[in-house]
Amino acid sequence: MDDLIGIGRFARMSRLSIKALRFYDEQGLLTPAWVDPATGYRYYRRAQAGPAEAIRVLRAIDMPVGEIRDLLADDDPGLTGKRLAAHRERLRSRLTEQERMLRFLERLIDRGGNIMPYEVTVKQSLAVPVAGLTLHAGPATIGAAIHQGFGAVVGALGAAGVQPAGAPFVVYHDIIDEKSEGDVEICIPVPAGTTLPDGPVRYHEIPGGPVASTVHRGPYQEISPAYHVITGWIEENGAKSHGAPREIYLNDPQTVTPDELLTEVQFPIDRTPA
Amino acid sequence: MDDLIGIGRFARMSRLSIKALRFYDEQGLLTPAWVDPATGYRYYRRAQAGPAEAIRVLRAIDMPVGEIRDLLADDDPGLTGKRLAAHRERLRSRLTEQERMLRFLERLIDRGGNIMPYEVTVKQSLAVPVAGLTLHAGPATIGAAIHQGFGAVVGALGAAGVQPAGAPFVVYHDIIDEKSEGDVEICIPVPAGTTLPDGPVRYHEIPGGPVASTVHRGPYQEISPAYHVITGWIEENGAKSHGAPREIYLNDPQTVTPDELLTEVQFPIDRTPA
DNA sequence: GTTGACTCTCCCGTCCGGGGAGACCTCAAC
DNA sequence: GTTGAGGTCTCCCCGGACGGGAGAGTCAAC
Repeated sequence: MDDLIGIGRFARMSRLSIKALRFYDEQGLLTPAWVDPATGYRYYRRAQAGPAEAIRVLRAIDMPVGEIRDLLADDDPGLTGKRLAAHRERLRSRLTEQERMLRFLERLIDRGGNIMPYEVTVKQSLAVPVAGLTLHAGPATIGAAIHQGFGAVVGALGAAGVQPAGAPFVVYHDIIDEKSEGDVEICIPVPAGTTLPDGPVRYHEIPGGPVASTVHRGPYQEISPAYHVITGWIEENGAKSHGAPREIYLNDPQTVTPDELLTEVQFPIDRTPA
Repeated sequence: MDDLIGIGRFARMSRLSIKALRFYDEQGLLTPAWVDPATGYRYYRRAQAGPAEAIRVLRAIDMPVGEIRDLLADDDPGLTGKRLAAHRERLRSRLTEQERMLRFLERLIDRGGNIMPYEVTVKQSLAVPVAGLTLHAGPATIGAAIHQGFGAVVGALGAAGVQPAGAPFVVYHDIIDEKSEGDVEICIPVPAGTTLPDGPVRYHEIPGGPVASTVHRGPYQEISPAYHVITGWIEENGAKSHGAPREIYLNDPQTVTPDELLTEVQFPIDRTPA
């Protein structure tokens, strides 16, 4: 059983680099069968080709070295399965990340590489009577909350026999970001003087006035640059924010792909800059 | 225009970390509008929020910092488009890599985490008469070459009115790996004494003898561990390789998913070990 | 003047090795 | 015994894009 193999030959056999073998030795992942105490030369056995191949395979699927060590150390198959499953979850989430990035980049290329294609304009918004529903939501729940909220408002309008009188929108009474929740109001314009039955959906009037506005094209999740462009514009132009911002949904996610969604973002301001 | 902003506030505005801003400064990617020469304090302008957001977006899709610098430096839109397209290709290849790894891991989990599920057996293979076609191929072309090769052999058999007499296989006369090409012979067993018309597909007999054998289950691209297990087994058992290895295709890629493909790998050996 | 928040530079760590320097070793040929 | 070729050792630096922290200096409000 003295089939000792120098590191170079073993590297060729296992298709691992010498550097990698030394590193795995240092990490306690694949220790040479014998190390000459005088020279420090590492010698491996043929029987170590199996573990070496396992390491190669697991590294090829990008499992961290420390986890490979743990996985090889205990030979409980159940535990092994758990570790592999954990790694699968990691790979899956990385895969969806990659997909998200690629989709985003493709949209970016579609619009000519224009990273922030936002033009800010000022307009006078008119006061608008709406059927409104106020909800409380955090960043994780906001999407579903708005969706359900519109369902509720549409339902209330239907029950009252009222026709919508304009594009639906949402008023953000609080800043909702990664770390804070707040109130949003789901609004659908209705004819002035409409009466609604008692309930959470209530008739009132959203005040008008000057607003800074821009239009975002694309999925809702990527709207945040639009907000930043507007707030930056407001600061640069010496205006002051003057009330809750709103998002007006210019087309319908049911009939249009996410890439084509148009959303107008409006910030009420105190005056019209020169 | 002295709207100078300290790094902390600018970091919150742009949602970039202070560390990142300092790094981008150092890399020439986003230089502060003014740096106090006495204290070294960095001060930014509101107008820099735009470039900062662009950087944030491009980093979010994992574009390298150096390329973002280049991309922001020249403002030729055509060049920008090219850079983005190049990055798209990178993201795409990473995506397919991730997919490959995930698929591989899922198959690995399916077979119970058994990384090298190969059992090597020794058997006496019988001499087999075949219709054979020899091709020359490299690692990149081997898959397509074998596929077309089988098409050619099947065609020749059909034209000659001969029925296949066993599972098709391939003999590897040379080692084909990342850096070397070689000859492979595409074989379909036929009844002894078959005569074939002149052409590249020729009748002859593959010799029998003792072989070390194992069965690979899964896509052809992942067969290499099977080879390593066999060659390792041969060395460990003191046998000697004695002729060209063969791959026998036990089922049909047309009727079975890649996960279920069964391929027997046989290495002729000189003698049957004890 | 004091305090507390802010900012600076510098260094180390991440993860998995690759590249190279300079010294040492092994094996075979002569 | 000697020589030479090639194999191997340890040690150090490098990448990418920052994060963490130390120790020192600064700013703004009271």
